[in-house]
Amino acid sequence: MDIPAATATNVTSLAERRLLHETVVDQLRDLIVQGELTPESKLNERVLAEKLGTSRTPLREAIKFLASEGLVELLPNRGAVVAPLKPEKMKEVFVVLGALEALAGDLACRNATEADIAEIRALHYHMLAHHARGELAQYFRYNQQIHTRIIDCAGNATLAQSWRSLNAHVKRARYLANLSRERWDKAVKEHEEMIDALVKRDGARLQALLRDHLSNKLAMVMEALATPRTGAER
Amino acid sequence: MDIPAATATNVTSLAERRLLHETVVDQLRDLIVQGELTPESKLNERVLAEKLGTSRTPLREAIKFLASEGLVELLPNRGAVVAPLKPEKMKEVFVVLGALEALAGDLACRNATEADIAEIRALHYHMLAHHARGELAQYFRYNQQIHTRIIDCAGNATLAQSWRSLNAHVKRARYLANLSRERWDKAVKEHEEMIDALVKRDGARLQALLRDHLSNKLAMVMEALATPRTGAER
DNA sequence: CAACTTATTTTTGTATGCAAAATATTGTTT
DNA sequence: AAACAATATTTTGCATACAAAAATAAGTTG
Repeated sequence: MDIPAATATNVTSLAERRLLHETVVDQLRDLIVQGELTPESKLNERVLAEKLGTSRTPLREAIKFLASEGLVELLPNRGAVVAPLKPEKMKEVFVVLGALEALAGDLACRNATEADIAEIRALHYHMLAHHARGELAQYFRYNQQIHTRIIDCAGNATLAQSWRSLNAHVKRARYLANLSRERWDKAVKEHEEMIDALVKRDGARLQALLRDHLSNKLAMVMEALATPRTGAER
Repeated sequence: MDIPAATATNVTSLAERRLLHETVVDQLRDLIVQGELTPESKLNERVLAEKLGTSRTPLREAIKFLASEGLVELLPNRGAVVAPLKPEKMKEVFVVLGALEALAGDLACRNATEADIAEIRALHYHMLAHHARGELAQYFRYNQQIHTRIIDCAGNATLAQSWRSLNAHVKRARYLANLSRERWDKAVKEHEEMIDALVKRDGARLQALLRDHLSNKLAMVMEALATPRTGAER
């Protein structure tokens, strides 16, 4: 009788013990990255708050947080929209991301433990398996894990955070990508070389490879953005 | 009137007019960067809201925004504190900042107009003047302007934003720095070379110089952080 | 019926209220 | 007096209330 929020879609039950506001941030980020909230769509506070099982106050705080990450844009007196996915923006992101990954690769070659490298190799083989089976989603999953691991091996939390923030934009683009087998194979081949460079701790080479790899990735995204969007995403 | 609200692309262009919530963000950021709110000090919502002439709600939103920038840290159920200024963190920031500035330098050598370069040279001479007179605050002002201009000349807004976010941490450290004349002279000398490389549009060299310059800057900050803080900064 | 006005509804932005958690204070016991 | 326990105060976190602005609908006039 005193709990008004006992709605059906009570996602807050997922909240462990503490951290409630961060839950909303993560949920909202996922909705955007996963593409459930499409680029440039308006974020209706009342609707979203209800969907996430909270009130407008924490939701607005989450929106501000994500605005700083660049995933949403704030329009004065008009609320917020999901940040648009413009080709120009993607080019910019990939250039910066390339520099960050190159740096991370170099640092990782110095700082990674043998166990780190072994784990990355293991993830690499998982990825190869899913590539062989043509399982795109699973491939992406391991691909991301590999890149994340390399970043983490650099041992620079600030670098990792900057990378994650920018990488969210890239993840977002992936969900509308129709990956050609040719590009896919090329990406896998690049990964092979990257792993080799990492195992040999050849920082300079890994750096260069990561830069090239990012260029290839950008090309994929640009193709995807160029192809007329099939309106079937709902 | 004649506002074409229906066109899809101008949603964001209209946005940049006036922001009321961003006022609080900017004020709070300044308080932190300027050092008026010292590292690790607690952000009392009631007190701060009163100080900024608003209520707790917009203040909390601003805090969340700055938390994403890394200037404040959120403690669950304990509010927020100004992010600590740890040497380890500074090292990380400078490494990433070095990579970003190096990238920017390279891009700037390609993209800057002659007018851009002329302006940067002009700022450089202003800076030299203030260095000659030993006017540290004014020196810093022009120094920042030069670096900001170089970043902007890269023509990559995403790069610029990432840089600004990280640079805020550096700005913060400067206010407690007792700069030795020796280091100061060295920094100026490095700037001389950087301008030269930019004028000659030697991207590779500017890139390398910026990296070295950042290392020198880091050394300054580390010295400052090592010296016992005189608690008289108010 | 198009265009412009005016009224209605919706949505945002900010302030306030309230419960839970954390912090500070007081009190008690050894 | 120190250490612990209990109580009171403060502070945070979330929900709600309300005013201003925007979006939408309805009405009016040429």
